[in-house]
Amino acid sequence: MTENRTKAERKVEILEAALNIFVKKGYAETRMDDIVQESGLSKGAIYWHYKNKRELFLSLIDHWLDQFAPIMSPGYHAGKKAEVILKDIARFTVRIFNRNRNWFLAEIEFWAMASRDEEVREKGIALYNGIISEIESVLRKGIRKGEFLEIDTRQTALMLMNNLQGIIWFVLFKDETFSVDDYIKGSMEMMLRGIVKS
Amino acid sequence: MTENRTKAERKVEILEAALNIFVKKGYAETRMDDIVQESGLSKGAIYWHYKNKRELFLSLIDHWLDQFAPIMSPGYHAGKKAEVILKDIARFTVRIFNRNRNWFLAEIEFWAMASRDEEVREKGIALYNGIISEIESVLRKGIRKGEFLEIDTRQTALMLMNNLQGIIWFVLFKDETFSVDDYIKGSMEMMLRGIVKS
DNA sequence: GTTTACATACCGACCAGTCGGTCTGTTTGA
DNA sequence: TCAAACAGACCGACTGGTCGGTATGTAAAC
Repeated sequence: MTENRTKAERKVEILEAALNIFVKKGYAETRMDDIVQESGLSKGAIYWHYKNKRELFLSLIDHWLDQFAPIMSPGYHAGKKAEVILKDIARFTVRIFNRNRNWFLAEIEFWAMASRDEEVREKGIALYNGIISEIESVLRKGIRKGEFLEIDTRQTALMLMNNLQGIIWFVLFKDETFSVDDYIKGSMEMMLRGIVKS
Repeated sequence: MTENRTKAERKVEILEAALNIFVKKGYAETRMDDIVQESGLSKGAIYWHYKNKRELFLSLIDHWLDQFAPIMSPGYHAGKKAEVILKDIARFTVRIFNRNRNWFLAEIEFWAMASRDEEVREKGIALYNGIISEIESVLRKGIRKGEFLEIDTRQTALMLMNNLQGIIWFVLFKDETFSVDDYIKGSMEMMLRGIVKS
């Protein structure tokens, strides 16, 4: 056990140990004893801070979603052209990816859980709607300013978000025929060609 | 137990029972006894036809991948314009989706497994490369015929495939703000605007 | 009479969660 | 000021149910 910590710090410590195991093994294959080992604590300590395995992982998801919050902050992109903002969001996503590939691996597991667990799915929908509506508002701005064609904003937002999600395939398949940066840059440009007025 | 069947039929019967449970519960939460019940057979029968749980699910994946084979048959689209072929592939995917939403749910679980299981991942890569190279050959045809811009074919193929994969989100989130057909049609048109020479 | 295709009862490894206990502060009151 | 009383944080051996897999039986098919 590592020194004195506040309750909150200790809980995060456990979450981070759990995340390390979780991305490698997935929920079902993760043993509470694995987390015990990884954290350097004990069974009792883990169960002192979290009611059970499920609750620990729900907390883990929240902790993890928090990290994605910045992308959704409105005002963050104030004053820029809509096209530039979209490219910024893409760049931001790639940066998160490069810094923390593990999270993208965990994401697959997360969606798999979401397909079966109501509470997890709700968290997923919240994330999804947040990103979609953020992108939509950028699209609407672009249309208003005459930058963009009169496209269906929700449909287009979904398409753009989905393209960013596609980064997952790179992790899964270790595709090295080209870099993620290049892919995102290239595909964004291609899509924007269908969105921006020529 | 249902009548006399050939060995092959019985094996498929078991696979289909397994699939039904699998899409609802995922691999880890699926009990062999669930499959016993669903199939109306017995433990002995299941283990007579399949060595163990893992082998059953590897077979299930193969069975499932077979259904996607048609999309990858070259020559299937002979004589058409490249743009039309791409739209055909999209339509074909949507049709599969409408006929069998379960498969798309299972797909998420499949990718989650692929991220941890070497053998599953290899099957995934085979599927991925098959679709990608099929789409790529259509793109090359389009470029050759002067229909398309001089785009990076692999990058573009990945983008198009990924967009079709995006159908998964509709299943996951029960998004009914618009139909899958409309989404695929709309997004394909937008992307093609960035690919086709104007 | 031997193989195929099952059915049924059973085994035992495994693991989430429990619980009696400890150790280190912190508060109180004489 | 010191010791009694308590509380929060943590330890780890243990258990009880669960579930993949197996052993054994058996009826039809060949």
